[in-house]
Amino acid sequence: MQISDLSEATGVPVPTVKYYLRERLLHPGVTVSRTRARYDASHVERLTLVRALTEVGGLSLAAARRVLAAIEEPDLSPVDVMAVAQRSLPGVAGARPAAGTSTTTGAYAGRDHEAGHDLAPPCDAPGAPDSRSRRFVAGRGWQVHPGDPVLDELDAAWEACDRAGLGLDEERMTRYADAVEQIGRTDVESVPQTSPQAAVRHVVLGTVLVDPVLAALRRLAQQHVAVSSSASARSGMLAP
Amino acid sequence: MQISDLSEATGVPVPTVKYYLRERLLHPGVTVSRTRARYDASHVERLTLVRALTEVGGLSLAAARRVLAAIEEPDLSPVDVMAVAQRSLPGVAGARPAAGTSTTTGAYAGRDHEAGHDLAPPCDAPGAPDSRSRRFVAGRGWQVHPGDPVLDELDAAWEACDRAGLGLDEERMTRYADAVEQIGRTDVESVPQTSPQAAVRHVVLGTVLVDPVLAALRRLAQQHVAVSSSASARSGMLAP
DNA sequence: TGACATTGGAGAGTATCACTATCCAATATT
DNA sequence: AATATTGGATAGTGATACTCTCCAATGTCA
Repeated sequence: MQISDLSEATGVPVPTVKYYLRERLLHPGVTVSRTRARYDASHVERLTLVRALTEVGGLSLAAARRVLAAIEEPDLSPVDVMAVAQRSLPGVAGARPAAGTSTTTGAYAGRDHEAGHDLAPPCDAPGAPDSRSRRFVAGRGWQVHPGDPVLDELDAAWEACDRAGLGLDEERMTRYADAVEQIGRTDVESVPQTSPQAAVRHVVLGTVLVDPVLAALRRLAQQHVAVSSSASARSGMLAP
Repeated sequence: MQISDLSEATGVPVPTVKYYLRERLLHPGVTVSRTRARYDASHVERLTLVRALTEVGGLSLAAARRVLAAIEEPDLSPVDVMAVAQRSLPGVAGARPAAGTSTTTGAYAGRDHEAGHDLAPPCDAPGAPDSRSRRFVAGRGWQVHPGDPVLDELDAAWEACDRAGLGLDEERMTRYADAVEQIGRTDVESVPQTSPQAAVRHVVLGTVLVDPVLAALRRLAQQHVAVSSSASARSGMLAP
């Protein structure tokens, strides 16, 4: 299989494949002569994964490279790999990529942590020991690492909802958390027990790739609920 | 309140505020002299919203502009605004706008600025009349518009999970959908009944800003579930 | 054998995005 | 009067993700 076949098999243009090779997002093929290299199924798989991560998961190429490196590193313990992967993943809002189904050309950078100005500066001590999110998860009995950056992201996202006047109070958060706990249970149950590597791969990719599935489901569920409730309430909400 | 106060109140640098004014992401202040314009609380609010949309929601400035235009357009019926907003929203992955309306980049003022809203979308191509996602939602009895692009995004995201070998089968999807339906119910219940405009604003912003909250909750829930289940199963999963 | 296409490798070029920087003359402030 | 700030404008920056062009070596087919 040469580069043109690889390109055709994945739908990725040849120059882009070359670019990915240059950028080490794709491992080199076996050089068979000075102008020929052979690629195989592993390249198809990797290329597909890169595109899934960037187009569906919304990762930047840099973030995708880190994720791939993390799940393919054989010398780390699962705990280490998870730590690396967690750090490799962009923030929860980091997704932002191509939309369309046909013109899928979007791309964008995951927003890692830029040192940009914060919004309204509500106290931001490095390593806030306590915060609304921390209290919330503690109140539910969730056992999470208090230093986990996801908690800070949750704080920021929650704050943003407040400032937008969305009325996201504790009660609503509790209802969300109940539902999300089900999702988390399903997530964890679906992790393969075959090997630590397989488990890590599954969790990391599941984090990135299933989020869009859930987001889409949410929009559809909103539509369904709105339509079925407006059947009795006669309001024109949510017709696309 | 002048531009420096606005900047200080929001944490957005003055040159960036100027940029947003140029790009009509922020409505101009009241010109009080040739070198002075007055801004008020509405500017603070708008600026905060723009930053929330871009930093938390992960939208591009172009997408944020469309969203803001949609929720602030007073001449459209709620149904129209919802339709516009749905199309303005990026894909489920927090997608960037693919193409089509991005001709706005000019540093040359006014060229297309006065042309106002790009609120006239071309009709959707029919696309796939049937797909796994369509069958899935139909099978659950969800009433959604069959031409909704979110269905295509769900197809793409689901496909990507398959190709990554995540084993996202119908059963798991059903479990996700059950949980997400709860979320959708909570979403719809929280929509204010005061005015159609307020409702539209709430739904649109809720779609963009609550997704990150849910994504963060999901990661925390995974952690919690993994930790509490590994308490008995002694596997080293998910320790950050 | 020869015409023609493809390949790997490399570098340069392009488009978009989201800012920054610099300049100006007209005002405010002190 | 001295200094600072403002609105308005143009131009420049850095990051990202490609895309293009070139090359000689090498395949492939007639």
